[in-house]
Amino acid sequence: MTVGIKDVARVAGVSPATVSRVLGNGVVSDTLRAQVEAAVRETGYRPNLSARRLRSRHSQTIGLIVADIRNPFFTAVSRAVEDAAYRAGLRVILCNTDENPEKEAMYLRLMEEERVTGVIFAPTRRTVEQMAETSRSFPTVLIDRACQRSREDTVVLDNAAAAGVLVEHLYDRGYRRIAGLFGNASTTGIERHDGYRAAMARLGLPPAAVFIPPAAEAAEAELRRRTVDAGEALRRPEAIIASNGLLLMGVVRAAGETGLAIPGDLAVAGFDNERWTELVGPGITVIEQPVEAIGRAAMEMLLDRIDTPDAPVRKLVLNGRCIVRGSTAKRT
Amino acid sequence: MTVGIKDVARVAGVSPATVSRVLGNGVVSDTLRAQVEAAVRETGYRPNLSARRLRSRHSQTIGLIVADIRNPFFTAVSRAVEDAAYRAGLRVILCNTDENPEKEAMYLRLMEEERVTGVIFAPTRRTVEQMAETSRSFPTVLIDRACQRSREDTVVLDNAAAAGVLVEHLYDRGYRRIAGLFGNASTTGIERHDGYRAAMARLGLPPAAVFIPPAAEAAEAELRRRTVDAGEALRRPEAIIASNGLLLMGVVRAAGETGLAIPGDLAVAGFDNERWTELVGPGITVIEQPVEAIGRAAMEMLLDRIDTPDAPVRKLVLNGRCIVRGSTAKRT
DNA sequence: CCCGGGTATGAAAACGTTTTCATGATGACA
DNA sequence: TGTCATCATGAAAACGTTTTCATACCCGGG
Repeated sequence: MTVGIKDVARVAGVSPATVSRVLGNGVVSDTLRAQVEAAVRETGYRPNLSARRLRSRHSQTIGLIVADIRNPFFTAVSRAVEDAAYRAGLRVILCNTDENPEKEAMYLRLMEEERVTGVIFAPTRRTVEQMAETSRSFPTVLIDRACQRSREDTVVLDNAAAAGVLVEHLYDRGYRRIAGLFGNASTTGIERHDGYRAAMARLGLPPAAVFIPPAAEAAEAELRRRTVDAGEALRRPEAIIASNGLLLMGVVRAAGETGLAIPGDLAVAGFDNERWTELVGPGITVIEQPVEAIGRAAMEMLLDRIDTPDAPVRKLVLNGRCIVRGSTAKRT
Repeated sequence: MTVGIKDVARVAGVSPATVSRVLGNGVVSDTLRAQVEAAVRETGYRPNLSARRLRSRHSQTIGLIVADIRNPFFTAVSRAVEDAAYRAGLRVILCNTDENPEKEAMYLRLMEEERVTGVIFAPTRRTVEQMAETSRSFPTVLIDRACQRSREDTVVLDNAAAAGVLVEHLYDRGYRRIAGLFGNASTTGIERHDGYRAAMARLGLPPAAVFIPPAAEAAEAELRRRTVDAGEALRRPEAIIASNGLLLMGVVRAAGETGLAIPGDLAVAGFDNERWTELVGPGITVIEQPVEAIGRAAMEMLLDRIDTPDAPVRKLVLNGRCIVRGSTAKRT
């Protein structure tokens, strides 16, 4: 039925071993090589990757486990990872966890069963803490999220510094009552909150932060509670920082719906330079993450780790870039 | 080294066959089943999926080949496909072709080597035409793009109708000089252009359409050429239709940069209800595609096709929904 | 008490490769 | 000319499963 290496061998008049050597650049005489190549074309042979992986004992495959591919940050990173993997001759298995620790566990198990050579992983807070205890059969590089005592290679943003930059930028522009909305599912929310808090303290301002689920709706509800419902204009924030693209979108939408002008009634700044932030209203001031660099670096680290499993753990911290737009114009 | 089914069998005091039966819900007595399950836990056994796929001769895997996962349309569809596949116990291999026919060919070859049970594919114009001639070892469902004489199951939008709706909507709102920007890489551009052209003819208006590469930059350049550089206001379009999210973004950005007010100087409408279209300026009028339905339907069709390979070919045509926003307000 | 027919189990073959090992040919060198 | 590497090739084992086939067992009916 389906043509295998034996059929090719028969057609070429050689042994299966020789065909295998031609396919996998072993040493074969030119004459036989030509015969085999002709036979491959003639038979329309396609190697069976499952068999190949089983026998050769390496899968040439890595796993990429992220929260949700619909998040532009993860799509961009995943493209960078895939392109790098492709160049290295590796296949990528992409998994969406929806920030659900059970799905994370399930996919980690799947990675073992696929015998992947490595995994790039953006874990939830809960899972990142458990990772030290359980052991895995493959090297892992954490991206975007990690904690101090993670025993894996990581590549993350300098979240605290970036949040500080936003706070100071708002301060420079004349804003004082600066509120913060932070996601509660990942470590990035915590770190960005830390940076926010530290910067506010440095400037002698009282912090006003809240942790919410990473969804636009949550941000919308929270903003409504803080502004419209709050009533007294004095207590309202003059500016607000959102710790990721989703929350930022919620803030902007809520502002539009409740008739708050940006930045007249409320200055807005956030994380993730998504394409809409450039287009909406006066443009939204954001911290741009070096998404390509993150993906590339993660892949590089993983390859290094595969080469030298016992090298010391590396943590790469990249800096974000603050893109100033109209949403944080000087306070009048 | 790594624990296999034989090790489990030894620990459980049974034969490998029995272990296999326990794992794959064959018939096993309760006592032995319990012993095996204990042994599995004790040894930390993880099945080897390559071996399983090789022997059982089905990969439980489908391919999903799209142009670029960074395009929100494809991310949304791919999530829907993945979720449906996951429910059906199938794994998904995701591939980005960047609208490059060579990459398409390469990934189709890869799919054969992976012995996938089926593929969901959004092909370029060039490839869709060649598909009739070459044969593949797996059933294929085309999404988003297809042509009349495609011999595969397809699920697409009623592109011509949707474009007609936009034209008529603009006409109703008082616009007459309605230009069109269409992507030149996929069949959707052609079909949307056809619909545009037909609607313009029906209304007795002269069409003014152009095909450009599917990139925001191309749309930007084109719009500049048509408006700023054109000079004479009389020849400028009053409204413009963009045939996908990327082009639409280019138009909006160019309008912003050249100081054209939307819709005062230029009404704008397009395809793909991306999140930013709701937020930017007065909101952009768009055709929303039923992305979830497309993904789910494609998966369903593929499963049906796998079950009954000889059933007649099905073509599912879904309708878009026109979401009217401020960018096409009544002409003053 | 014997026979037929299900049923649970194990032994061994098979899946399509890569890899190891043996072998025969070739050539260099003494 | 004989010996010893070196080399290209083929035979066969191995990878970790599932599946087929045979077998031993149990039970009911004659």
